[in-house]
Amino acid sequence: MPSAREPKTDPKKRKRLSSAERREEFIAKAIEFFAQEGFESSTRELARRLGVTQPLLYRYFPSKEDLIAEVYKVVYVNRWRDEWDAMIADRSQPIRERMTAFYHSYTDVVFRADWMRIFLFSGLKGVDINQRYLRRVRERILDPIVRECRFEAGFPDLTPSAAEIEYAWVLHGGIYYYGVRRLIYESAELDNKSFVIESSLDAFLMEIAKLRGPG
Amino acid sequence: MPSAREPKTDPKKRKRLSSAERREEFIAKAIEFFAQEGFESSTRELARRLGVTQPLLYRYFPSKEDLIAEVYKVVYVNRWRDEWDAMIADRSQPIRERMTAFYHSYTDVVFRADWMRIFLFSGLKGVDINQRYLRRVRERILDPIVRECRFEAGFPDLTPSAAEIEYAWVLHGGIYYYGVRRLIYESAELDNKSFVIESSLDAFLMEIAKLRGPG
DNA sequence: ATATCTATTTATCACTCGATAAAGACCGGC
DNA sequence: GCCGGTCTTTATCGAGTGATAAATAGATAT
Repeated sequence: MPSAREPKTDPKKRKRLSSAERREEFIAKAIEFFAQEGFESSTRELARRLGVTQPLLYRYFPSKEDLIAEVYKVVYVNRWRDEWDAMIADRSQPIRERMTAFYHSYTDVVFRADWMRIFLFSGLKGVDINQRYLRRVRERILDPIVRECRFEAGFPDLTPSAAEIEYAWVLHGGIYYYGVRRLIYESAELDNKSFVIESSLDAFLMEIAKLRGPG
Repeated sequence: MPSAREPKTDPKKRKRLSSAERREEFIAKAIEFFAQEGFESSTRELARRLGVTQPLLYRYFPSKEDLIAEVYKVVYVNRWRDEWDAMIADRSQPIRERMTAFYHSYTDVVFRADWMRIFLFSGLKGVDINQRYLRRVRERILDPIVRECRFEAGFPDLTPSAAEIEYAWVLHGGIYYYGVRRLIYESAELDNKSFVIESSLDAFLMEIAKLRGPG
């Protein structure tokens, strides 16, 4: 079927590509499926939605567990954008602008039903991938943000304090929870991501400035 | 067994109580069990942990679904504290004090692994109980809080705006997400609930004051 | 002590699950 | 045309699922 659709190329490559594409098709559908139904749902139902029989899945993945591992990998690893580092570190812009731009980009990625539901499902299953992900958020987002705030405030020591990191987590959590309310519980008051980002940022920057002011 | 432990009472009452107690024992263990393992886990494993056989569960609950409904009821309905209304409404105290006290009490209830995990599990299963719960939070917590803030600021009209409610959600979400990080992902930096509550409140009150200031 | 009623267990059904093996279908090269 | 290899399906296994009916144990009342 795919060879009929596609223009002719090197036979070997075409075949391999077709196989790889089918595999990717399976993974893509698995993401959608498991995000909707949870990881305890059956491979038979997934196969049904793919329009293939269930044993075919085992031609591409040794076990259901391996398929799920692929799902994690694509959602968590492949959707992470390396340019976020640069966005936060770009000192030609004030930190507020950088954070605004970053959180718009970040929420474009994570404010998606499949991302959020898979994150929640895997977190409840106790998969270590969640803790690894949060560590990554801490190290590559929150930590740099606090350091840039310190830099902009003229501090010689950029090392974040535990309190500053906790402020950053409250900021991050407030924004994230807005996504949860919208995409999981469908109960957000405002359909306005920008408003939430801007006001959360306001609050964070005020808090973190106050931390320095009186002390 | 229970009759041996207990002092003698009216036989009929004792018997009924014993039966009711066993039922409650089942529900209590079911909360713990489903919170840990998810609602897709088997009734056989639950029975094993209770030290009884699996068909006995069906003497007390017509189906697994009914047992789960009982779990929801106990966790969501029975743990809600009616005194929260009065805590928020008590105008003999400044709103900041009231909110601090309320959020300490509220997090005492919801910052528990069983509560959080069952909330997340049921939310992912699309059970309407989550949306009902969030509506209740909105109506009996956030709405009153914003109204009290308006009252304290001397506003004649206490009706909350959508923006104010969204601020309140960000506050609530930031605090809640701290609980999630601690109890679900076990990755909170500070083991200090008070700090998170106080600083989140600071941020919220500053934001909501700013909303009135320039406008 | 025995009959009665309830709590509990044993045995089992029909179904679904993940996974495997074997048979069939399809496509390229010759 | 046929042949060899890959993709896909059919058939099936063993284990586990929610649920039910019948058998048993254990207490209560007389």
